[in-house]
Amino acid sequence: MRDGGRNDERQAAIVAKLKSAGLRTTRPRVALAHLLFGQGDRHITAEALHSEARAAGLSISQATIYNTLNQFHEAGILREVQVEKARSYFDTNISDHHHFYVEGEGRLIDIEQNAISVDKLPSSPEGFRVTGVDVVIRLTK
Amino acid sequence: MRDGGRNDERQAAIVAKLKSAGLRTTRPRVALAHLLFGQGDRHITAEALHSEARAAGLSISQATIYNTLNQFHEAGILREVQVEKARSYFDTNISDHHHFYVEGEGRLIDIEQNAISVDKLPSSPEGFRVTGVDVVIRLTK
DNA sequence: ATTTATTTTAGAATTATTCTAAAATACTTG
DNA sequence: CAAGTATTTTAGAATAATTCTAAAATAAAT
Repeated sequence: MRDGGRNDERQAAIVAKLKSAGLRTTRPRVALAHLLFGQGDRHITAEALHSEARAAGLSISQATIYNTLNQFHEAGILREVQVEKARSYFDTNISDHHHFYVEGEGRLIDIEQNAISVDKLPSSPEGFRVTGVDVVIRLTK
Repeated sequence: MRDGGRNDERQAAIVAKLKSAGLRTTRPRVALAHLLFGQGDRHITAEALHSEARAAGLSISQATIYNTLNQFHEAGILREVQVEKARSYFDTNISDHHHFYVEGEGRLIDIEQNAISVDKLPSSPEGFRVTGVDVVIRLTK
């Protein structure tokens, strides 16, 4: 079932990507990388990826899904966006302002609104209205 | 043990605050409002507030802490900032960009970097470096 | 081929938060 | 004020996302 090498090329690209990220090319990692990077850019939760993997006939444990996503993230080939159901900090300062978040310490520091300019907000999709704009600047030592 | 009415004034201010937010002035709510609004602006987690309440000799259940914080938030007298341990979306687009987050649907939509200008970043505190700047614009119908 | 280091795994554990249904309390009306 | 009704609080269980554990499997190095 050769295809002129097109699949081999994609395969090689994935393997190269993992290698240059300093990751061993194990079967689960390569398989997940295919799901993640085989199409255009995408946002996906751990759970959804797990479903996709199962649907594709791959048997990969939940822990591996999480491990792999975190490894890809640490290696810089995946970005993490946190939105819902976070550990919430409640802030008595309800004026429009933003935050530094000190990783590790779990500490928040206010940034007064006009220390950041989030001008030029993009127009929101038809039928939706903006309920909030949150900027979090993450910090480490 | 009168004090010339200073405590009564603070008490009255808290009560007024709850009232005008459309909240009944129950004992637990008033007590928590004192902890939250009695000093300058603060960031606090549910757990930390619970500890403070206990330390102050108040016996308030965990559920009430959460209920109260959410009610204050809905009423607009408290702001919520989500940072750690969120339900994470992993994004294969690692270029600098931001997101719309559609509440309810739990859907993320990319905003290309230059559709928002987060100029004028504040300088980070001594000894820290910025590891990321995340803007999430929350949307509802 | 053997050794050594890294990964994967199933399942349990953890953590933040929400749910449930009953008991307590606040507001309202007579 | 007394009684009724609606709202809150509560303890404890439930849920959901994620991480941990320690053993089995696999990859890379010798």
